[in-house]
Amino acid sequence: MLKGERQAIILSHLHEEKKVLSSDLSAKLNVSEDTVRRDLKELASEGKLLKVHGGAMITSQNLYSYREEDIYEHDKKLAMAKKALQLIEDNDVLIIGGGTTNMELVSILPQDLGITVFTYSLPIAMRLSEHPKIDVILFGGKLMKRAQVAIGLDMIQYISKMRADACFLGSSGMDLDTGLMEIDWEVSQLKRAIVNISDKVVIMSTTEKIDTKQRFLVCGLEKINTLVTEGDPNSPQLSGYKKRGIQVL
Amino acid sequence: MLKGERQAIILSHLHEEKKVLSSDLSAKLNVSEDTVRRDLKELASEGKLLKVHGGAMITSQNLYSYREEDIYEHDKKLAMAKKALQLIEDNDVLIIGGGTTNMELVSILPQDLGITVFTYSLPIAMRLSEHPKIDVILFGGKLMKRAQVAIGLDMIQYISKMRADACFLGSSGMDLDTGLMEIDWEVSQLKRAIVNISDKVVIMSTTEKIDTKQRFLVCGLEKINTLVTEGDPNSPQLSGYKKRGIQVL
DNA sequence: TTAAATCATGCATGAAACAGCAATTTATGC
DNA sequence: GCATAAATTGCTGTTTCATGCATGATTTAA
Repeated sequence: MLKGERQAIILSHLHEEKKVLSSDLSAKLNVSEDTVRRDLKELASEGKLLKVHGGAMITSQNLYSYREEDIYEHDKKLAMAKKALQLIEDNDVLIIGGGTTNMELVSILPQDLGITVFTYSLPIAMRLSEHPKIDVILFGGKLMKRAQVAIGLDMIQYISKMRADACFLGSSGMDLDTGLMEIDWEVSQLKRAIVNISDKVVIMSTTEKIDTKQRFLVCGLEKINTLVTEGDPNSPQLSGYKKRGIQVL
Repeated sequence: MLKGERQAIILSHLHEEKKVLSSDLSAKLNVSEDTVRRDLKELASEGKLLKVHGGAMITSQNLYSYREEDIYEHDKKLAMAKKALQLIEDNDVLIIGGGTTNMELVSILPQDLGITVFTYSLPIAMRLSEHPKIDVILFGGKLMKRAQVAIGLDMIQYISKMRADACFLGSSGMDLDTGLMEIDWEVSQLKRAIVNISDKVVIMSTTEKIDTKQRFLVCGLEKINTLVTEGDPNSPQLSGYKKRGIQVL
């Protein structure tokens, strides 16, 4: 394994868990603790993490906060949210997924917008509970702590009996050959069920996630109506998706 | 647990409660009081809190934001939570309701306690998602915005098929003639279902709510095993409940 | 004033970090 | 392709750090 690759894994792990132990990383990456420590030291000197005795933590002060200011790449996500907002109309019944981009979207919903939102994300439900005119229905299930989303297989049955005007989902990866993909199997099953009962499917993905693969298939491109990115919709990277009939914003 | 992580937990606790006791932190974090004291000393030297005899307080610049009676109410709830905590054992499957007293209870659950918690309260689920060893299952449904609880009638059917070692519920009112009562009809139905599938029923109620009536019946006193209040369990106000076979803490 | 709780200090222990060295892998020049 | 230099990695012994416990001092509350 390459050094840079290993450090990338360390960083992504860190951003998920908010903290890492040198001993855990050593076991997970199959290298000595010394190597891990050297990596952490290097990353710390670049300011990418905060090294502490026994491991490392994210640099942000508040270990357990999901406040807007802490959102990674906030600017990009706000740009995507603004584009997605145009797709929403009064009285819509929407399913909104988890993730920071969707969090951004629900944060900018106008106060006079009256819609119904189904979601499996706790932070999104909490945020929407502050909105005067939006009805929120939360899917239940076992809480995935890292992502703070609730997922139960019973729920998938329940979902298949309903329908929605549109769904807004983030993405772990997508490409022209396979379609939309997810890291977790449970999440892929859930999203597939959601896609199947939504009249319109809107995928929100930063350009860096586009044309990357993940382990589990959600659905093929033919199910996707709109792709929202942070960048120029006319960029050559996205032309393939346009040709497949997807509206790119 | 990392030292920095522990200090982050201390700070987040402090900002919520406005003051903390070394002994409480020691119990919650499963470290000696010496360690807590050293942490507090270190954080105090960084100006992140104000160390006082027995614990710590938030720094004076934020002091304006807390009122004496808030702290007083809070102390009552903390006292109830501590009593209730004694009833919880490792590997229990619990149902925990909404409300600030239950929030207090989940806030003081020790870090090494491994239990399964079902809840319909979003804030409780969010808080528990920070806990390393607790599995959280969220009941879904329509969000009642004021209380931030999710309630659906389908859920009641779902609940009736499970069972739990114990449930911890707050109370809108209870008396010797009728039993436990609720303001909202939906909540009363939900609580009734929960009571029916729990081996032990623990009601947490401030003494001011005891001997008051509400509109909708949840269950009779015979279903209640334990009553937790903030005050003296031997007070004459509670003797009637003891005579009915309820353990009063 | 007195008893209990809380605190500071020193010390012991185990874990983690570090420095230096040797082995291995990777890059570079010829 | 081969030799050499550079970087990376793991190992050893030593040093530093984090923590709990014992002891005696200090503070608090009755």
